[in-house]
Amino acid sequence: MSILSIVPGYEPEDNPGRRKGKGAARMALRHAVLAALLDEELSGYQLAKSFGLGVANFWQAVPQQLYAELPKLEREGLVAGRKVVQEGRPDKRVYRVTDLGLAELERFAAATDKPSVIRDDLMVKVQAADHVDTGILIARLTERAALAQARIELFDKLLRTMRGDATEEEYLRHGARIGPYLTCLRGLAFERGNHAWYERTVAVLRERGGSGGDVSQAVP
Amino acid sequence: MSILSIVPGYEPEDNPGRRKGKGAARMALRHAVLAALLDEELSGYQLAKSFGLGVANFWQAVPQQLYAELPKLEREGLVAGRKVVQEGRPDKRVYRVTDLGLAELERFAAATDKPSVIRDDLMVKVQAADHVDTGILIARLTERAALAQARIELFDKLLRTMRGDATEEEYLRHGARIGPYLTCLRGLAFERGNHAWYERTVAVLRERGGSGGDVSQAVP
DNA sequence: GGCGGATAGTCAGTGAATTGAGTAGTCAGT
DNA sequence: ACTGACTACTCAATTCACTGACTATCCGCC
Repeated sequence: MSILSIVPGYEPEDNPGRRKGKGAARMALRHAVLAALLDEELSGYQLAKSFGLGVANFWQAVPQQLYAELPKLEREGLVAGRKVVQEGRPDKRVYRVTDLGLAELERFAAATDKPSVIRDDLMVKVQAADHVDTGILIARLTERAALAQARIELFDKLLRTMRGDATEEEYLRHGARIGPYLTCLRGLAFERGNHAWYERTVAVLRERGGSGGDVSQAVP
Repeated sequence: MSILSIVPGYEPEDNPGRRKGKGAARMALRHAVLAALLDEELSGYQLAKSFGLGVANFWQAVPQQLYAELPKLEREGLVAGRKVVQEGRPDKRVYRVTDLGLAELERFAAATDKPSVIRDDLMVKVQAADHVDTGILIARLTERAALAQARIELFDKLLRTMRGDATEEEYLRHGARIGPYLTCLRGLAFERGNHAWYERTVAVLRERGGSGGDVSQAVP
């Protein structure tokens, strides 16, 4: 049993404030879409492209999901679509959030939500570090470190763009649209945490040497 | 367009190393289960309860998923089940990872995986901070900060339990089972990051005062 | 004058995640 | 004798997330 005993165990998530009625439960993507459309009127295509900054360092979706979600939101009156005839390229349909959509966001914000967790294949791999090849893990971790570095730079650039000339403190105090700025800050810190952990983990695995694998035969 | 232009945009994820054949794509839970069973022989029930420490600060599942997954893994020969007759309580079936399961984990570890992202309702809410009630956001953030604090303490306790008398450096160099220790470290750092961000965000929102909402009428 | 690439979007399908409800035995209280 | 809590698991249903394959127009390139 050992460690197993100090952990609180599975609890049926008895959130009293949540509607646990019929269908509805987390209904997630829709709110991310609403949040993304708050500051700009966008088409599905534009949304898909931009769904990696505004909202999407913490919520990702492929275009098809968005194309499916937008008409659904429109039917419910949460967004309003408008056809834009273009020349030189296909027509498009742009959407903006309606008052009803804003109210829905407000309602959504009021609900207490379950805490977020990291969900990551690489963590599963590291969890098994004592049983799988160390070299492979180091390779994966190194890949990720590079990726994290790239994302750090991207976030940094985004933040500088958003705040313009102002310092961070100034912007947070007086700037417009702090929402995106704040979430971007979280994204940046997250990636910094990732990067640091990747490097540390690589260092630890390296120091232990032995290209690893089965720990039961580790005595030569 | 403004910010939209500096972001790299949607790329079709052209990972050349990934099998993009028929069904398989991420097939995630199975590997988490395998990793969780590496160090202990557990029943579905025990796994469900412990699936919040070993593996599960980065992978979560409800009991039903595990009960569904275990026989599936057994049919494929990746785990071996064994009936344990108990007195005073119902019989149970405990599972351990087979050599084939270990090989599967190894294969899994070799595949490059897509980077993890935070996926969190609360981030969506903060993204909309300029348009929804600030008081509500502060309430949610405060809840989360408390929760993060609790998790920080839990991780801390887990880490101390795992390393016993040794210091962290010693344990990372010479200890057995660093896998769980390393992932736990990531979990701890993540929660610390969360906590810091929650507090900072609350502070920012407080300082801006105005119980928020529509920014277009923000000039009194 | 055909090819690649961008814009703009649709359709069909699978497996994974989540929810809800139920079964069945043991034990501690009141 | 009944309630509730814990162990141990099962079944059914729904909803999400994601993948892959497709249509169509226009532009620039060589």
